[in-house]
Amino acid sequence: MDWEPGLSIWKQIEKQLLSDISEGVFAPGDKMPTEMEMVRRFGVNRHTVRRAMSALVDSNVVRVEQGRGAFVQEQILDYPLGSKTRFSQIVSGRHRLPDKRLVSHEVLKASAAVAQHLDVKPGTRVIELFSVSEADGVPLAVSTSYLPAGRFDGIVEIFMETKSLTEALKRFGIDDYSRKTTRISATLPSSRVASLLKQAKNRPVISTESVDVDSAGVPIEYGVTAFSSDRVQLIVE
Amino acid sequence: MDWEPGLSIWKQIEKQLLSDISEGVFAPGDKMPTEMEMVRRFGVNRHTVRRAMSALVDSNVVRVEQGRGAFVQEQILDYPLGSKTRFSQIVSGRHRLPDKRLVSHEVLKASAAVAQHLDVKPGTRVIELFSVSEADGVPLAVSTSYLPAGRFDGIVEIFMETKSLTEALKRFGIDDYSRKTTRISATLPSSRVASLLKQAKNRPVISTESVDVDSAGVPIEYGVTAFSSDRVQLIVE
DNA sequence: ATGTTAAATTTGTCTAGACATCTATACATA
DNA sequence: TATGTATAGATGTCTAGACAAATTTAACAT
Repeated sequence: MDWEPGLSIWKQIEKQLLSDISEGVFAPGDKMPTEMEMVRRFGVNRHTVRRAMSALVDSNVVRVEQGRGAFVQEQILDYPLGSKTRFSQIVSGRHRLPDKRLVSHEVLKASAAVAQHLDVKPGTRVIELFSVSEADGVPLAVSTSYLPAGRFDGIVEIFMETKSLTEALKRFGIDDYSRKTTRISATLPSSRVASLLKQAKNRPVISTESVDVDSAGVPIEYGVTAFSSDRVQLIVE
Repeated sequence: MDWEPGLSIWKQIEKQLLSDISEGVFAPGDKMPTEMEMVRRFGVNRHTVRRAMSALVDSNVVRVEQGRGAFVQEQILDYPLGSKTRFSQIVSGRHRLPDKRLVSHEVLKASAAVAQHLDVKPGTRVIELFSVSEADGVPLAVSTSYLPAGRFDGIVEIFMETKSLTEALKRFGIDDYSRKTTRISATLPSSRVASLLKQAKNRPVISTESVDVDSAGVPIEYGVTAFSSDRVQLIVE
């Protein structure tokens, strides 16, 4: 490899690796060459390779695990739709850092649709949670969830603390719950959703509508989620 | 300085510098010690100091300028309210990278308030721009702007391209415009605004209402802006 | 005083080597 | 089978030195 003057070598290596990745030489999930292999390939010192890799880690293109190696970060997350799939588990299972950020919340009276899904009378007070789910700081989905306010009074604070609905529900004695139904469609996002997903308004989102029930089969949550179609793929097995 | 085992030295140096900064030993805007001075202070190699500084740069605590030195990043931006103050100029003048991101836009009929400020008839079609202004990726303010749609048809695309209202207005022949009035108040942000500013809902925002006029004195823009009070201070001279 | 040039200062890049830490694998042992 | 252990392979940290690039400072000439 020959270096063009004016641009530091590590930046040129970064560029080369980036184009290798985008051309599929290293596919998402693949193991990258080891540092020593790159040292031989590029004919530079190990630290120079590390400087380039460090930049790729910062920009979330690759992920490095000590002792194991470097891996191309999967930008499209496979999201299996099972009865017990949990967001944080899926994300951390892919060695990515999950986060669920509460954007706003409100207590209001159930509309007809919400009431029907939660199996309560219309007008019953429900908690509305509006949140963004991220992996490594990249937003993957925005969700609007409804829970019966009577049964889950104070869940908002717990959710904000634990950043996990599963955890919050545990505090209310619900150790186990499962997905009852999931309806899937594709739409264009509203301005607001597009902004929260940090994606263009003309890129579609996968929209799911779901009801979770406790072990007795009683509905505990009704939610509408918009997944970024560029970053998430739903898998039904 | 003595190192506690189990934590890398560069992280301990980062920690120490961070606490120095938060305790005011190095105040915002101040020049940090040179790398060689830190080498002597901590008794480590220059590269170790650089590793620590690099982390502080990444987290936006300090800024490094080749040949000049490292400076503590001013977290609170002084925003002078003059008749010709431009956001991007102010930010880049402080060696920070300005960005204005359009969140949503719409064409709608002017409400009574909007119409009055823009000096048009209520019901006239106006362009609504909703945007977030950032410095180094940190949101400083969210603005809602209204411009008469007739005069500025197609300005949205130009704004998205140039990310600057000043630039976009130039394409419409407005080389010079100035602030006519600015009204200032303090409020608590809505859920949405708090989220876009990435700040807590119980932290106040500085809210300004302003009208810009062209050189002939004709109103061209009416806007409401919410500044993060933790990150911006308005200055009237 | 003012502008130019040269030197000194300061951060950026690259190389080189040593040892630490973490992971995976193979192998011995209970 | 299960568990510990040794070893090799991989990334992480630290040191050392050289030179490049950008900026500031000082000296100098005009």
